[in-house]
Amino acid sequence: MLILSLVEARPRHGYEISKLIEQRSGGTVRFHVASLYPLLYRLEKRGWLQGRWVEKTGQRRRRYYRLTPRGRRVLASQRRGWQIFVEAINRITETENA
Amino acid sequence: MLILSLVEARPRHGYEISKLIEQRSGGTVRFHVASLYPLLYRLEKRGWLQGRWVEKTGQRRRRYYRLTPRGRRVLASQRRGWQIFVEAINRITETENA
DNA sequence: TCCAATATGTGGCTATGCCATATATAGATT
DNA sequence: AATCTATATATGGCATAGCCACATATTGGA
Repeated sequence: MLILSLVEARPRHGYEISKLIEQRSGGTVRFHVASLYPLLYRLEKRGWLQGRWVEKTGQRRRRYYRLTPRGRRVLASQRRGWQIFVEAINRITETENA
Repeated sequence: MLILSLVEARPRHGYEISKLIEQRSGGTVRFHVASLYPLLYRLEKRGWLQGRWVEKTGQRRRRYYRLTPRGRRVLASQRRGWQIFVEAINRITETENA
């Protein structure tokens, strides 16, 4: 859901995604490279992301991932699922004044 | 955090905990026995829970777990961590109107 | 007699994140 | 010239931990 959300508005490359996750979470959530890249491959294999190599002079090659229509539907579903999950966890873990 | 929360107010046994998680989450969150019991042992080993066998006639023996002072502190910390985590995830996954 | 609910328990599989390490380029520092 | 940092992608192997399937035992209802 994190990755799909970040490439929702525009294509991004792996390194950019990992930096965004770290920045926006205030360092709370970190995605290590050894998790990130294999995950990107899985998402692409599932047809949720579409990757494209972009080469520019004076820059290392980057692989930009964009959200596929299928990925967009999955993301919407994941957002709903996340909401339901958080509410469920909160109901379970609420302090009981017993 | 789920388990520690559920034994916060009073001691409960494993089966009761698993049923409570399923009920309170509306079936969203399920803890299978093969996850639950090993987890209870881990929590007891860490000193967060204290288990006690209770035998009553006309009932199968049950192991009731209560929260230790150490477990209480851990639970408070986990609740804070969960809040911070959810906020971080929400910040990352917010829809961008770009 | 059979079935469902209650209650605890485990071997093995699988998914997945992380450690450590690797490769490669560019710019800044020493 | 050499070193360090940031950028950027990549992978082998390890550890954690949940789940499938199965097992054991008791009580009560159909």
